[in-house]
Amino acid sequence: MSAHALAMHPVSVTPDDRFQAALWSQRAAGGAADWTAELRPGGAVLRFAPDQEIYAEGDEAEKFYKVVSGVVRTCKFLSDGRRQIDAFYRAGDVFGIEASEDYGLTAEAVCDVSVVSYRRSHLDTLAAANPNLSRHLLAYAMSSVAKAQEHSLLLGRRNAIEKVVAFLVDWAAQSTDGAMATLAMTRQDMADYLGLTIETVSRTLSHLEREAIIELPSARQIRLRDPDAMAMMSC
Amino acid sequence: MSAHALAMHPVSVTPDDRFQAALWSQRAAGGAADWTAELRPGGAVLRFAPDQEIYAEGDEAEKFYKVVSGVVRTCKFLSDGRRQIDAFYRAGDVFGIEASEDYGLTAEAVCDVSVVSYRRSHLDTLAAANPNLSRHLLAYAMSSVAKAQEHSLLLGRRNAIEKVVAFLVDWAAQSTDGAMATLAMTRQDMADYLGLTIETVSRTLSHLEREAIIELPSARQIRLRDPDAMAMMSC
DNA sequence: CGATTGCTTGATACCTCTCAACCCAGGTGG
DNA sequence: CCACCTGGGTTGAGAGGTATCAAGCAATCG
Repeated sequence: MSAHALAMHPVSVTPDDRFQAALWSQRAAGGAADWTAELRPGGAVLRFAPDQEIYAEGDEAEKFYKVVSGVVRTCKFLSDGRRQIDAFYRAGDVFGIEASEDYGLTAEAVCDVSVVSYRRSHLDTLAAANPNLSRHLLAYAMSSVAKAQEHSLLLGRRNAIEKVVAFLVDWAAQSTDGAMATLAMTRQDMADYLGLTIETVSRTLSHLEREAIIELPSARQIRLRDPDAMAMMSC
Repeated sequence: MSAHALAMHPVSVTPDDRFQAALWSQRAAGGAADWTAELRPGGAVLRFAPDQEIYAEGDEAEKFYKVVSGVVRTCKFLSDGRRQIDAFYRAGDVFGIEASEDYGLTAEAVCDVSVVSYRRSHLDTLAAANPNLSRHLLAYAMSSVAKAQEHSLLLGRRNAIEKVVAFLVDWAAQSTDGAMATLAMTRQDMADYLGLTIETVSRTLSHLEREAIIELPSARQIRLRDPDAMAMMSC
C-alpha cells in the first residue's frame, strides 16, 4: 500500500501553504470565479491523497471548497457500485455548494489535492446582505446547470468516439496548452465520466491514435494533432 | 397537417384565461415554487400547440416562463439532428431562467400548453433588492443542478429497463395518483429523454407488461402495479 | 374512406460490455 | 541486484444489449 493511501485524514499544513494559497488566490481565475475573494477561508489549506474522500453523498453540507492544486471529482453511485462521475474540478474551481442540507454527490481527490474550505453558513449570511455576491452565486449555479446539460447530451446521444474526443477537447481547452491533454485521472475515471467501460476508453484512444487524430507519448499525455477538427467532431 | 401545427405563433388569450391563471397561481405549488408570487407577469397567458417552439437555443433570453397547464420539454440538438431532452415541465414549474444572455436549450410544447411569462430584467432588478427572492432563486437553480446530476447517472449508468422504470416512477410520483402515469409525451420524447430509441422504449414497456410490473390500458396510460418495488429498482 | 401518425413487433447488424490474458513501470523485499 | 508483486493500461474473443431497418396495426384526421 502506498504512503498516500495511508493518509486517512486531511492534513493541515504549514503557514507556507497558506501563503501559497493566498498568492494563488490573487492571480488565479481571471474573472468569473473570483467572487470567492469576498469570502474568508474557513480554515487552513487542506490536503488529500489520491482517492481520498473529501465528503460523501448524504453528509451534512456545512462546508464548500475551492481547489488550490490538483484535481477533484464528484460522483454518484448506484447500490451495486456503478459510478457516474459528474465533474472534475481543477485549480480555481469551486465545488460543494448545495441546495439542500446534505451533499448530493461524493467528492474525492483524483490525485494529490489541496483545497481551501469555506463555511456554508458564512456564505448564507454574506449573500443575504450582499446582492453582488448573491448575483455571482446565482451565475455560478446557472453555469453549473448549463454544464450538466451539456454532459447529459454527451451521455445520452454520443457514441464512444465522440465522447472521448469531446472529453479530450474539453480537458485540453482548460489547460495552458490547448493541444495537449495532461490527464490527472485514470482510464476508470474517464470511463465513469463518459458512461463507458475502461476497455472501451482504452480501445477508443488506441483507435484515435491509429487514425492519427491524437498521439499518446504516455498513457496520461495526449497530444491533439488537430484540436479544431476534433472540436468540430463534437457539434 | 393538424390544426395545431398550423398555429405558428402563440396566441394571446381571453380575460377569462388570465383569470384562470391567477386562480391557479393562488392554489398551486404548495411551497417551493411559489416565489413567483413576488413577480408581476410580463403579459397575458400564452398558448402553444403541440410541438410548437416556445424559444430556441441561442435566442436572447429576455423572458422566462411558468407552466399553467400542459407539459413543456427543453432539449438540445446535435448538428445531425440527434436530440437530448433535458427535462419536462408541468403545471407550476418554472423554466427558461438562464445564466448567460441566451437560452442554452430549446423549449417546446409537448401538448397543448399555456404559460405565463416574466421579464428577465424584472427578475434581475427585483432580486438585487430582495434577498428573499434571491435566496429562492438560488435554491431553484441548485435544485436544477441536483436534478441534472440525477439525470446524468441515469443516462450514463442505467440500462434500458432501469431507465424506463425510473422515468415512470418519477412521472407517476409527480401525479395525483402515484400508481398511474398519464403521459403527455410520445415514445419519441421518452426515448430522447432516456437516451434510447423509440423501439427500445416500446419493447421495454412491452417487456415490463409481460412481467406484470406495469399495465398498459392505453399507450399513454400506464399503471404501476407495484410502485414501491419499481422505486427500489432505481437505486 | 384513404392517408397520416403513433406505436408495436420482428429480423438482423453493430457497438459496447464482459471476461480474460498480457504488458509495462514502479515499488518491495529478500 | 533481481525476483516478485501490484496497479494501471492494452488487447483479444465472444456475448449481449441496443440500434437499425422494415413491416404491420390501430386510432385519428381530413
